[in-house]
Amino acid sequence: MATLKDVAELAGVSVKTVSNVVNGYSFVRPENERRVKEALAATGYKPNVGARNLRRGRTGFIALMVPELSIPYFGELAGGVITAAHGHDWSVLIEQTQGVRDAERATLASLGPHMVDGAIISPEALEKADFTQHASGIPMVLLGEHALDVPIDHVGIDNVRAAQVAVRHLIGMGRRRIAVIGQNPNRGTATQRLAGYRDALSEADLPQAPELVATAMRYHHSDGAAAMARLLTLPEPPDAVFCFNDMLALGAVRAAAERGYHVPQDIAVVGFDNTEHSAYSLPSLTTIAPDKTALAHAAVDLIHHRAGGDNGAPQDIQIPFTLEVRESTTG
Amino acid sequence: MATLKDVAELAGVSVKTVSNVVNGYSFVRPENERRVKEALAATGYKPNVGARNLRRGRTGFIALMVPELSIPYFGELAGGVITAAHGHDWSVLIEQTQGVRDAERATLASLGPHMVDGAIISPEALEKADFTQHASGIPMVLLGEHALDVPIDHVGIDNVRAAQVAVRHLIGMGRRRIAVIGQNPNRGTATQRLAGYRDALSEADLPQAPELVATAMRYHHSDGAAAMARLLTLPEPPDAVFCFNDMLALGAVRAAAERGYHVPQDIAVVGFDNTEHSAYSLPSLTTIAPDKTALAHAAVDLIHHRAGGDNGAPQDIQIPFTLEVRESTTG
DNA sequence: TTGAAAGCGCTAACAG
DNA sequence: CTGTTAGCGCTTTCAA
Repeated sequence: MATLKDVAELAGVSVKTVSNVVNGYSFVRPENERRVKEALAATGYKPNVGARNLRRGRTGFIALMVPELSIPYFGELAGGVITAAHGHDWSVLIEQTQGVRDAERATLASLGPHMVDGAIISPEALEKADFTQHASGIPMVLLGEHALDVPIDHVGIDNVRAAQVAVRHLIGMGRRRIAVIGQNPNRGTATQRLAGYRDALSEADLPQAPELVATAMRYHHSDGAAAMARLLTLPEPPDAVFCFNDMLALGAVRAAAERGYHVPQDIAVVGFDNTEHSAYSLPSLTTIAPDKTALAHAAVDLIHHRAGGDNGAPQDIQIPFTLEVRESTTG
Repeated sequence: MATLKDVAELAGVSVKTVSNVVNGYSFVRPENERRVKEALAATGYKPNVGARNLRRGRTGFIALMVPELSIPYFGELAGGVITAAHGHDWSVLIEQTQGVRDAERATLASLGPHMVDGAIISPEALEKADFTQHASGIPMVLLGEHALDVPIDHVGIDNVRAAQVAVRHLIGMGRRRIAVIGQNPNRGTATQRLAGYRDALSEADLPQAPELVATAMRYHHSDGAAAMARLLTLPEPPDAVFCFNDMLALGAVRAAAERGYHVPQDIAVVGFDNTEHSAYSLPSLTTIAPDKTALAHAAVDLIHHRAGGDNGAPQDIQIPFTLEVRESTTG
């Protein structure tokens, strides 16, 4: 690989001049500029990003920590983050944790200022203590999760309100025995969505039946299917289910169909995330649609501000959402 | 941030000694080792990966270039690559190209040896010329695409044979008028799958009807739905469709259902990729299932070998696949 | 076994 | 406008 020095020798100038040309600094005598450019082309010079960053004290990377990229929601989110990061000349490093606390903690600990300029993290099982131990020294933003009261920037949607909207919609469609799938004491977002669900029920003077709250450890189709199967064996099965993500919902829809239930006639289903599949499933899925692009941009911009030296109080940015009403609740 | 020098001063030894302890080299006098370890703990020292790599001439990163992370297949693939890369102490940098040639070319050009130790690339529109221009100087492996005859390691499945298997299955189920969705002259894999489809048809002495080959520029649900809609307006619509990925297939299934066709009774559908959704859709989707975990591991291992100095002839690794037979062809 | 010092490729003072 | 030079933090000869 050609270095700055090689180019300088070939062009018969100093490294500084070459560096100036490469970085577009100050005024270089046209004659020199031409020679440098020739030498640059001749050697096929490409700057050593590592060395440059070592010198500049930045790395050019930001990290994104997610449970699993194979979950469409996180795939879509990661895509958005990469796009947004490019706007600030950042490349994105992605780490997966499977939502396991130890893995999350380990990843957090590995994130030093020499490795990345900032981190966007989507915690699943992290606790407050995990943060205070490692003052990593880089800007961080938390996604989704917000039960955690740590003094760190946060961007997400109002989960309580989103759940309320979803359940109100179900109530509005005449449903009275509404279940949820996805309860999980380790997930802050689950707790919030459950709260919203309860609010909507009491608001409408509907009873809260504990047997209608189905837990899910993971949020894949199979978990949704298993939960739905359990709900349908109840002496008095639900007439609607609000699921905490689209995969749970789609799994639940399938499980219902397998047992001869029609969605939405016998049982209505609402999902969460509005991943691409939800618009094309049979029936298509009514779901909460967070503005993922806005989410990704807000997170990256926040890192950018902090990296630029903004030390203000931790921010909490609320991203808008809508309820996409589709066939799974309206038939 | 504490540097090696800070630690050395605190411990009253030279940086060399600290470096030795940190890297577990040679024998350090126990007394010194203890003092160094204390100093390490006291300062909370963490090595500056950038500086270390600058010195060692490696970066600790590999790049993964994909069209879009929001396509579940690539999300699953990326997850596998990250997992496999961890086994070699690599972090993974992900770049998206949207399958646009200029973006792919630009990404390729940006991949220098100072930025990443290797690259796994999933090209969509890249041409041979795009590779020879930038001898990037890092190990690369190509995924999927193989029409490109460039002297670069490749790992993928046998697309021709996979398509054959899929179409033979359809023929075996008694279908006679079989369409494909996903033809695209810019995609090498599409060309191969089309060839396999043709092979299977001639093998069974079935006629090749040009109107049954539906093109798709992108491979999302909407493209599959649009293509299916077109096919169904044919004077003599197909009785089966082989789609070049699962999203196209699921979009096609929905479009068929919207027009009153039953899958598989009226029209059978086969997909490609076996993404998680395909097992839970209604009907569940018969699809070609490449071993994605094996694919990811093979790619990363190949990079690892090359980075270790293996200069042998370019390899071409074939990953096994199966046909997952589900309801969309068997009802 | 440990220290001193060179240098990876680059940028930025500071001269000139 | 351009050259010289000192590091960024680390590893690694080469001596001691």
